[in-house]
Amino acid sequence: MTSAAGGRPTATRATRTDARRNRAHILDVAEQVFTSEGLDVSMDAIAKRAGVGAGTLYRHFPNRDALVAGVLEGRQPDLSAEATAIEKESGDSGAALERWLDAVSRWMRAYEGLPEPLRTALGEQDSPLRLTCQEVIDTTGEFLQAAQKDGHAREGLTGRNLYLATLAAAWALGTPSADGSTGHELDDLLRSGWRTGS
Amino acid sequence: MTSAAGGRPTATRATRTDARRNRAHILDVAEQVFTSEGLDVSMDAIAKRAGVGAGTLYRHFPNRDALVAGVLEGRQPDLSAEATAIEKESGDSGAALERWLDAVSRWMRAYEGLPEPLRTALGEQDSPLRLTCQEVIDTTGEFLQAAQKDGHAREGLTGRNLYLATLAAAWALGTPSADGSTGHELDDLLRSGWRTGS
DNA sequence: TGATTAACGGAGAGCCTCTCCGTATTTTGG
DNA sequence: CCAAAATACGGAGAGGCTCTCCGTTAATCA
Repeated sequence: MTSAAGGRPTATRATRTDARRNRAHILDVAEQVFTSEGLDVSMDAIAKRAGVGAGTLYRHFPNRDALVAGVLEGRQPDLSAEATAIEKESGDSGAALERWLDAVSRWMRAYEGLPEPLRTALGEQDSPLRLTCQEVIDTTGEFLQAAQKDGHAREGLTGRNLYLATLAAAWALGTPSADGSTGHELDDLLRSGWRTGS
Repeated sequence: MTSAAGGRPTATRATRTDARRNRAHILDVAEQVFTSEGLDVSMDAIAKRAGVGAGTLYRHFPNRDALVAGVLEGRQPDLSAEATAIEKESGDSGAALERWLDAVSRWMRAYEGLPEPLRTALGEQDSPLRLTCQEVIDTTGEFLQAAQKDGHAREGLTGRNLYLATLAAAWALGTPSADGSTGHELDDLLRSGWRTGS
């Protein structure tokens, strides 16, 4: 990492401590604001609340998605841990998939308005959210395959599309008037569809 | 309609012809623009393209939702006609519900970005989109009930939630990278869920 | 046809995103 | 420990969007 392809040794100076501190502080503040007011807050408001200028905010996070990605990365370990726990605790791979999708749905609904950028990221090759999402999609694919192997989940389904469907349900649950029963019904729909066996 | 509660006869003059014409023209232009560029176009651009001032646009449609509602109302007859046709042509009430949901999904995807306001309208009591949506929800409820009576659809499902689920799927299909197979899979998911019978 | 009244147009207020650059601070080589 | 160099900071402001306000214009009616 000390020399570039050019051959000339590129001794990059370490990041300044105030920059590191600012970045961390911005992430802290952003997470708080996102939690209480949703993603639809003005960037300037976040900067002001973090006590930094707009320039500083944008230098660290060139756009809203980058900031969201930064906040989400901080939560990744929790989700990974949950995946591990589910894998251990659930004997039935069908139940495991169910639990995992539930965890993913909660993750997607952590901040109001999160589903939108998550969906957009799915279509853009270079979204800052790409990496984080891919990890969740991959894990979903693994739980799905296990469930399929045991005959608990239908064939012909991809992890990506199951993720997308979960995202869609999470988005729908963001509807202001969506109460608990709506959530339950939507989950049922995703699990079993509207059709009866007959 | 000629006298108000006050008693004094309120002889309202008929709407001016230029106003009526402008309104119709704005709707025409808006539908074109929405079709080609999606709902996320600046209001000013629509005004300019319609050859009217911003004031005129906003007098007729106080906000974007009102304009969208206006455009959608123009398409209502088509959807109603489709409902009637489906009712006649489909012998099986399960197949009818399936065809209806397909029509609704297409209606929801007529303009890129339409699902968002449709979802928001579901939570607001006084959205301009309310009436139009309610009609679609009600029709969905009728198709659903018929299917339930014949044992083709699960009990414990409401028209509203089936509409919401369809909306969610339509939203997910708006993902740039969503190809045909994604649409098919999502439809399957909504119909049959991810779970197998076992 | 003239008075009345509805409708028009567009300037501009207020908010948002994002950039640019003069200034301040940290790091490093001597 | 002290410049000099590199890095980061702050906030003014450009440009774009939504929506309002009001002086001007055009349709309607008696």
